[in-house]
Amino acid sequence: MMTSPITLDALRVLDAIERRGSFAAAAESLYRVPSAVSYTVQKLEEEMGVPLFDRSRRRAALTDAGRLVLEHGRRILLATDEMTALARQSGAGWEVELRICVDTILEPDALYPLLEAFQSIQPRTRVVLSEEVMGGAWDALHDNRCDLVIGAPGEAPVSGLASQQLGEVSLVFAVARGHPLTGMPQPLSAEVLRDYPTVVVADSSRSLPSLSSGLLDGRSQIIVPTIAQKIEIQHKGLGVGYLPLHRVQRQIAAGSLEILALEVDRAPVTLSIAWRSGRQGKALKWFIERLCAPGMGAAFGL
Amino acid sequence: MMTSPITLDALRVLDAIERRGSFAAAAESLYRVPSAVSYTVQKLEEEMGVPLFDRSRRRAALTDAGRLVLEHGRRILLATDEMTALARQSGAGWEVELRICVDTILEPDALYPLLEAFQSIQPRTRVVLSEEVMGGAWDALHDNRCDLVIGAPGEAPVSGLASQQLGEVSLVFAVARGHPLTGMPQPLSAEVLRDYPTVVVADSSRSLPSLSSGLLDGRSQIIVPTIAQKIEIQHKGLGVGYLPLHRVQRQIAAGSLEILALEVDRAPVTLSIAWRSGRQGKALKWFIERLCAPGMGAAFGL
DNA sequence: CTAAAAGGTCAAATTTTTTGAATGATGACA
DNA sequence: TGTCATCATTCAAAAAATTTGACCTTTTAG
Repeated sequence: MMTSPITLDALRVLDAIERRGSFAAAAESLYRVPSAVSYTVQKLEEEMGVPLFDRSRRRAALTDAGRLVLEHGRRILLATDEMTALARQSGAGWEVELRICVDTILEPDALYPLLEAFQSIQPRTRVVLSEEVMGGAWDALHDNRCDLVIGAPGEAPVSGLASQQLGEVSLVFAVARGHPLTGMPQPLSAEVLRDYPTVVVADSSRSLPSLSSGLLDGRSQIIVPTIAQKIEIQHKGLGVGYLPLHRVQRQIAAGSLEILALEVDRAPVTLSIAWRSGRQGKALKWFIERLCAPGMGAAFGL
Repeated sequence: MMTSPITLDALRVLDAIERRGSFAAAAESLYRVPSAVSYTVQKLEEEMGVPLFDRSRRRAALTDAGRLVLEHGRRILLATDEMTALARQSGAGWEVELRICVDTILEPDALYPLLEAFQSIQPRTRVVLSEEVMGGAWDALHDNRCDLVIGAPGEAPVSGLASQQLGEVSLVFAVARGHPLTGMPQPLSAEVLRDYPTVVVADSSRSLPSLSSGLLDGRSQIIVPTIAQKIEIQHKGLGVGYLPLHRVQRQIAAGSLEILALEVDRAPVTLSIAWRSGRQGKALKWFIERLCAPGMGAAFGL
């Protein structure tokens, strides 16, 4: 199929003609001589094989085909302008899109002021937020489904990723007030726990070795998609399990959740921010710099 | 805001480079010399103010910005090709879109074979069907909401419209079997009718003088949007009114609807096809020609 | 190590576009 | 009914752009 011979310049000329009402006025606004405008239009018509103007009267009037080309042409011009802006932005080092992934173990609230500040200095970079659970964040980074993760647990499971510690989160074994386990002698043994369903946050990892949540097999489980739902369910006494201390401070203080000691207690988990090493855009750098600032862990409640 | 200096030719060159894998191969497929391709790319980069290729190695590789321009550029090229095709079609006299409106007094079945035949000779003209009720068709034509109406009743209410008679439709006053009116002495007087709700098809006219359905005021009415619903409702005995004979032949024959004589009976209505006079595209002509053929009225059941 | 292939540079050749002057046509307005 | 200004077009000349072809340097496959 013959490729379209159109020229963007011709579309701009067409736009100017319609906008200004005449070839002469268009020529003026384009800083050209009228005959140049006439020439461009004729060439466009010849190339398209279709008359774009009806010249039977004094003022050239658009034909149906001409109007069609004008209207589609304006959209095309808009698209090229937009593309140019995006490319310039990309060339200047600002990503067109930055995908940030927050592990559900963190509440994303501390991120919002950062986002706001970022948007005010660089509104053209689209920021896409997502949530992942327990190692899914590492996975998303590795699979190039995101560019920056906040709150990834432990160490990077593959190379090629860079990270920076954000803080530690203590995991406490908590049950609802009045739960049968609260009456048992502490520290609790594994056998005692076996009688109660454990609430597990689904690990959304896909291609990396799954980080198990360190729970023994053979117990009944309740699988939930987010930490928030896990807290909710444990709070209602439907199941037991480890919860990040900073997310349940309030319930502990109110007594509606109780911390129990286990024979083998879990070590605190280190949470990090992480990104792919190598080329970094300005937006990524901006976020990394701010997230590495002292006190950022505290901002996230760690 | 500076307008984008991009050239479609440059986008085509970019596309060829990516497609063929090298400047040299692209040059060959474009029937140019490699230095010409190099020149075009450099000019594009200069105009955009962004390097599109990473030349640190042997083969030039697209930068992020380059890939962005390539991908957006391909969409832009596609859009211009499509526009060109549409414009050529329009220039050849074929409408890009033809809007046909069928009055609900007709069943549109007879139109389908025509549509099929049309699509097979001119698949690029988009045909848009709509339905209007009782004079709404004239309105749609006048308001330029459609290009051709089929089954418009009576005469054109404004000038500037052309029409051709399609046939006559007899309107019969029909009620359900066993309806109290069937026991009355015929012809029925207006007073007798006053006791039963009349079913009225809503007139969707907007700006033209409304063609009333010729019913007396002061009676209770049931307003429905289509003839089909009017038939349904009268068939169930919920209301009375005139119906187009050709749409209720079956029910009359089966005896589930009965025709009653009125003191003042309605004259048959002439149905026409109509279009705006003046410029006509080939698609419109094609349909008019076929719809004016003898026997077309019969095809619509008239 | 060499030859082939890639991309680039540069001046000259070629093509395209712009210019400016001249022309005919149309419509506004006295 | 005549101006008269405005409009679009044509044409040759001028200017700008693109393309070419000869020649370079670098990289890589064999």
